Amino acid sequence: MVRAVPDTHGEILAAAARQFTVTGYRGTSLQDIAREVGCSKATVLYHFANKEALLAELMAPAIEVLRSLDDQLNGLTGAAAQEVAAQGFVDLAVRFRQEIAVLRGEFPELLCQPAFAHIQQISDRLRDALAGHSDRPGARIAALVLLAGISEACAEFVDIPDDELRPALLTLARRAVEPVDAPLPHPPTTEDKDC
Amino acid sequence: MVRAVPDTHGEILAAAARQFTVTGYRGTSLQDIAREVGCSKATVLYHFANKEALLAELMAPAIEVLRSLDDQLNGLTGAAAQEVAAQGFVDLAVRFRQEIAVLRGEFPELLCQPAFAHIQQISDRLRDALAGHSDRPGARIAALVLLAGISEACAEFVDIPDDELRPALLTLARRAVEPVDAPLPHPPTTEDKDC
DNA sequence: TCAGGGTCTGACCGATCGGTCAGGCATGCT
DNA sequence: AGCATGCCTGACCGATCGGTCAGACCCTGA
Repeated sequence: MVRAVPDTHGEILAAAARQFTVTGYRGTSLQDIAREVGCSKATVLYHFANKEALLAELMAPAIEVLRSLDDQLNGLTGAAAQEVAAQGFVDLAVRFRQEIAVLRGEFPELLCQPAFAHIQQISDRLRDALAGHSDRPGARIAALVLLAGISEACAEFVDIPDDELRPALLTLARRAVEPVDAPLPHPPTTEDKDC
Repeated sequence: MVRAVPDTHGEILAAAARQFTVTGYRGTSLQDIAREVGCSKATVLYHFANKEALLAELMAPAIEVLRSLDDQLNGLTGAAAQEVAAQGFVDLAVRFRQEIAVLRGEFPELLCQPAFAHIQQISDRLRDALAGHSDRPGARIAALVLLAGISEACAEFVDIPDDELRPALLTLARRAVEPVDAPLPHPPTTEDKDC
């Protein structure tokens, strides 16, 4: 195990991920992160422009995958959209469990930051697809319950291996989602809310 | 509409509830609450010992109902426990939407406060009942997804009337929960986690 | 040998946080 | 009139926050 290059950048990133998971973004100070890494707070701010940039770099891979799922969903309707949305989101959630745990709870405030400007709309479209683009309250409610619940489950069940968690969630999603009979084209609704 | 007594206490409570819902407990300062009420920060701290006491009084009714549901669940097993848990929690979640929205996200940290010491164990038992006291990962996962998802849905769909939200959630819960075939007695497992 | 760039740090900044405290100001009882 | 009580406030406190900055340290290439 050669440790030629210290890779402080990566260590800060990893420490921040751990701390954010436990105490949340707001609840974790740059001092806390520096202490865990074993460097000064100034060093953290040398490697990252500010606290928000740290979070953005931490979430970047997950957001990229979410964005590609959104592309995949574009144009699909009805049951096909439901299946792709369910499968895609379960995969994503299981894979990026830690990132989801980081965002957990501070979602509403964090979404207001410019780095996460788009993911509210993406998750709205994802929810819409999972509801089969239906306007029925039952379908919309089921879709939200599923997305939120799956996120929470992935953040909480850190001890369950991916291969066990993924099929369980997918089965649940397929059972819980309201089936759509006739696939009718429907523009995705993006309900913006003031931030 | 006579306004003989100003009832500052109640106004502070109501303002705090609104602010906590939007910006979270941590994200809301006593100054923010005082500003909305139209009094000084010192007045807020005259009516409430500290910020935590304000939150505790805000959550008290919801916690009381949760506790009584826990009593109701005590001794029930199998499908009976599942049905009572589902119905009881949906009722509770719909009724105390705002309180749930307040807690949303800051759950893990807030549970460490003495005022909320017991509700982690209660929610563990509730989840266990909803899973039909089964050890199967699928059942445990489904129960968690449901509890977390229902909470989130209630916090988010503030515009949907109770009478519409409640049956939709209950139908979803019954469809999503894993049916238990043979009701077997099983002691509730309380998995404590370090805070 | 020296210059320069990358890395890191302690000291410091203004802002804001939750909370304390002495005192002002009504009201009502004696 | 005098006094006690309840309600409220401005001024202030120590702690902590995210962020800045000048300079120390080390390595490397000329």
